[in-house]
Amino acid sequence: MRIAELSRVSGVPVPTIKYYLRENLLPPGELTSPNQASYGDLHVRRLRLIRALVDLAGVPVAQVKEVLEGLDSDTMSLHDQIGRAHRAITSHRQLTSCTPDTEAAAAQVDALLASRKWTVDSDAPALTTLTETIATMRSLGQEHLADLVNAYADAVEKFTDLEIAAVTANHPTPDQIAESVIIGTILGETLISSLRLLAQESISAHRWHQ
Amino acid sequence: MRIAELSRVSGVPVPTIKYYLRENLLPPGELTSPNQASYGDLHVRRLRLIRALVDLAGVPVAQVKEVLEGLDSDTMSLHDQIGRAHRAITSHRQLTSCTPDTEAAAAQVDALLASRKWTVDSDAPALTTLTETIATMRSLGQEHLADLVNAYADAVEKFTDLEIAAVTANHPTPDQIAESVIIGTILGETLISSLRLLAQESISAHRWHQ
DNA sequence: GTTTATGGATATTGATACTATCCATGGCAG
DNA sequence: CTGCCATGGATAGTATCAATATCCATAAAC
Repeated sequence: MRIAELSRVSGVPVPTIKYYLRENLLPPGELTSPNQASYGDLHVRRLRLIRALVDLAGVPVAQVKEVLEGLDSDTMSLHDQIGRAHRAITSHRQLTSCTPDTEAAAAQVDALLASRKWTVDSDAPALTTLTETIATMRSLGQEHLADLVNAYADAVEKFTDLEIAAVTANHPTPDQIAESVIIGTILGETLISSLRLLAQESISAHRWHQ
Repeated sequence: MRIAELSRVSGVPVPTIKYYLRENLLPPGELTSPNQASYGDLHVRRLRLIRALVDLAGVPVAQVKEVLEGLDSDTMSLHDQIGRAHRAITSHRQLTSCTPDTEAAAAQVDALLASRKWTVDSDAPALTTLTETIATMRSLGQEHLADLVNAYADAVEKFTDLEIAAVTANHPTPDQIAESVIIGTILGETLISSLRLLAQESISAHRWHQ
């Protein structure tokens, strides 16, 4: 398959495919002559994955590259690959200020982790985001939202277990599990988010329409 | 309070405040003379909200403006304000192709809405995203993830109910409910996402570390 | 009364994600 | 075998976004 057909099959414009090749998101095709390469099914799959991450999940191209490098590496442990994916979808900020709200939030997060026996790296990017989000909710006068964190965590714990079970049950090789976990992590977020919006819209329609 | 103090109190640089004023994210201060305006507590709060939506939730500035216009309008129903917020946080695509995967996904979504008695506008942006996400999961060979949708929906339904209850129970006026719902919708997403990543990391650490 | 800050307008920057153009070469139709 | 379109590879250009920077006339503070 040459580039024009790859473009046709995947729906991605030729210049964009060239761009992804340049950025090493897509491995080069097999050169059959200095200006002729042949692409295969792997390229079609990879292109689909890239577009899903970029278009649906809104992951920046540079981060998609990181994730794919993790997937392609065969020396990296699954845990590290997942860490890479997590870093790709959270914008790593650092706790800037030490306001009372932030400290209270940090304490709440510590308590949450302890009570659920969640063991996470202390520099996990999601930790900072969670702390900042809770602190911000409080500083915006929405303490009652921050107080829902435990209820959210209950629900989250439930479907994360299901997710991991589904992913590990349906794949024989570690490579396939890795790919599945990464797709589940990133696209799963988009999925949950849309479900939540639909649930909200439905409740809102019943309660507040007209 | 003049602009320098507003900047100091909020931690937002003066040029950025000017930018938000230009873009009408922030209402102008009260002019006390042709080149002197005074800002109040409302501006500090608003600035905090803007930064939370932009930095934490990653909402584009133009969409933040839409959301705030909804909040400031006193003729708009809560349901419409929520719709605005939903549109702000989903990139509205339209179903491009009519592949078998997409049609299967659309059917699955219809069945889901029916079985849960969710009534949503047929042009809700989250509908398209949900359909595309399910279709993409299938096209990537992750049918077992797409099959988890019902389990996700269970969990989502649970915490959406809690959220709405918390928000309506703690606020006397419709204006406050609106603000709370919008903050809960948008920041809640960030919150849930970080909780999910933490839960995943914890499970992953136990299962696959080393 | 001089220095500094302000509001308002316009211009510039840096990052991101593509698109477009160019060119030498190679496959292929006639 | 020959003319032309497609290709790989490189470089340059575009659009958008979110700020920053610069100017300027004026007003406030010391």
